[in-house]
Amino acid sequence: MAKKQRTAIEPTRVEDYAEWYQQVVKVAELAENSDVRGCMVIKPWGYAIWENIQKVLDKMFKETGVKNAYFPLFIPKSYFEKEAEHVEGFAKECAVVTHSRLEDDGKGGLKVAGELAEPYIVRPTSETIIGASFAKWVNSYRDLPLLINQWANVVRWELRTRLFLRTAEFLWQEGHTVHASKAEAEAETRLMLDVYAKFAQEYLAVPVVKGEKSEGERFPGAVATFSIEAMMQDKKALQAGTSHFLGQNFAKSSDIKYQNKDGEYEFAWTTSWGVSTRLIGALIMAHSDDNGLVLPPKIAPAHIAIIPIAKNDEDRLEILEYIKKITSALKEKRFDGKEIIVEVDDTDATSGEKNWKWIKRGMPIRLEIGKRDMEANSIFMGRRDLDPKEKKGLGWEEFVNSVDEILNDIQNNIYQKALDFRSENSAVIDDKDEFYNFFTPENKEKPEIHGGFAYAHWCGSVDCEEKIKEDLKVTIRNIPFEADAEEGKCICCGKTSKQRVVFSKSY
RNA sequence: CGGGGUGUAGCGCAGUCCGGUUAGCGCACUGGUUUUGGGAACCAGGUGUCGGAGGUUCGAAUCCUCUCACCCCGACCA
Repeated sequence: MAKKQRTAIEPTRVEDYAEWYQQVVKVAELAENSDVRGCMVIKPWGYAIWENIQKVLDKMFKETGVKNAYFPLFIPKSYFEKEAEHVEGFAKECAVVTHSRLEDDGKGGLKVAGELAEPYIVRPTSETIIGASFAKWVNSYRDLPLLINQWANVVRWELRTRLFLRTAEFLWQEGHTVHASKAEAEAETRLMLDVYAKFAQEYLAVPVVKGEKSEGERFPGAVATFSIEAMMQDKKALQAGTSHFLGQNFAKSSDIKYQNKDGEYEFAWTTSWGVSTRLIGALIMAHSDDNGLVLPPKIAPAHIAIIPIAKNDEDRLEILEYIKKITSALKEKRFDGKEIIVEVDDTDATSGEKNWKWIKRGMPIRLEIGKRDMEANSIFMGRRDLDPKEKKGLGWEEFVNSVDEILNDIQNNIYQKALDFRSENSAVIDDKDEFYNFFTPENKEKPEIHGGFAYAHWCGSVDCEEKIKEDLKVTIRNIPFEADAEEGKCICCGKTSKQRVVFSKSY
């Protein structure tokens, strides 16, 4: 038997997926736990990914006419109470501010004082506080549509947290729009879902399934919730973005009314939509391998790590000069319309260590450049989408001239791998036993990676949804838009069904 | 929030059941020598309030009580 190849991350994905994930976050220096329970510290490499996500999405939002604004972190309790379902959905996970002051307790410490007349809730989402502003801003049909987005942090007092996937505080954007008609609001909901899907696929290189959430999975207070669902490498689904059609529910609770052309008052139609730092979790779990993070070039904080390989100081100076020539040539090049970011790793770690450091951090391209390369006017390149040992030499000018193609190739390759993985682990299932087998691990004690996306018929009843959830811990991820209308029998109860839905275990 | 687990050097761990010199090991780190197209070798060295607070004891990493954090499973959720 072949000796097991040493990997940079231990355990591997197959050995222990949850632990592997944590190790990737750690060795890639993306984030760490803070002293504040459930809250993470996002480190520079991780935050740079978030900044890139922001940059791209922000531009995409603005292209549809959305403008940015900022609303308070604190929401008066009374605002929150206005929408009953909304309250019910979030009440259990709210941080509440009740005092405004600290005073000396006479024992060298501090005590809270200055109790507030009305407690403030630290926003878990901002529908209600933004609604209050919108009620003032919207008077006439001429004020509509109102398209607003905010980049913010939110707090949801989670009991069980995982870096990026679920933390007590997280960063996100929340779009909130107001429309004069139902159809227009619905179109906005769908438009933003399309933006998310496009972003996930083209930038994060994560294929997603667009669809509508079942009633049970709907946002509290929404009329309809839509999502994009991505498959992680443990074959579980991760909701990567949501878009909600809120009907007139929030307009009524926040009193967002406008006068139509006939001078009559009507309640407006609202939407909200968001993605969060969870996208970074999706990115990690969709692409990374047993050697660490794998970053799609279009979202990577940097594209190329250059590792000088020198025997002595004299060689090193010459090699650095040679590298300078290459980096200045790279400055002229563009990838995805943006500058190509190069990190020259001139630290005095060994070349092997440096090489592995950049592999673990997911750098798309590594260039190892020694004296021999310099004399041959070439570079020695490793790609993160290929095996660490699979490196090749090519002329430096040739490299510079084709760098955008190489990065594109990596981007496409990563996407294709994720797409293939999803295809291999998606099944159309009509037989109930087959469905149950699909989601049952062989090892019950320590379940191996199993399951996937099952496209099966569902009659639409909450009972069937609940039953499957109870039996298998599998839920309906969404009702895909792209599925053809097709008669069939519910996988659970056998009653007639009009459409297939995606079942999966999920995050 | 319920069940289970873990907490000992920067990281990974042993030691805990059965209390007993100065708390170890591997990697990392520092210095040196040798190596040098690749996750280097050897020698020398530094590093710990043993998660925290109480308690039992001549003596606690080890026993008891409380507490905090993290991980896994469940419930809940982006």
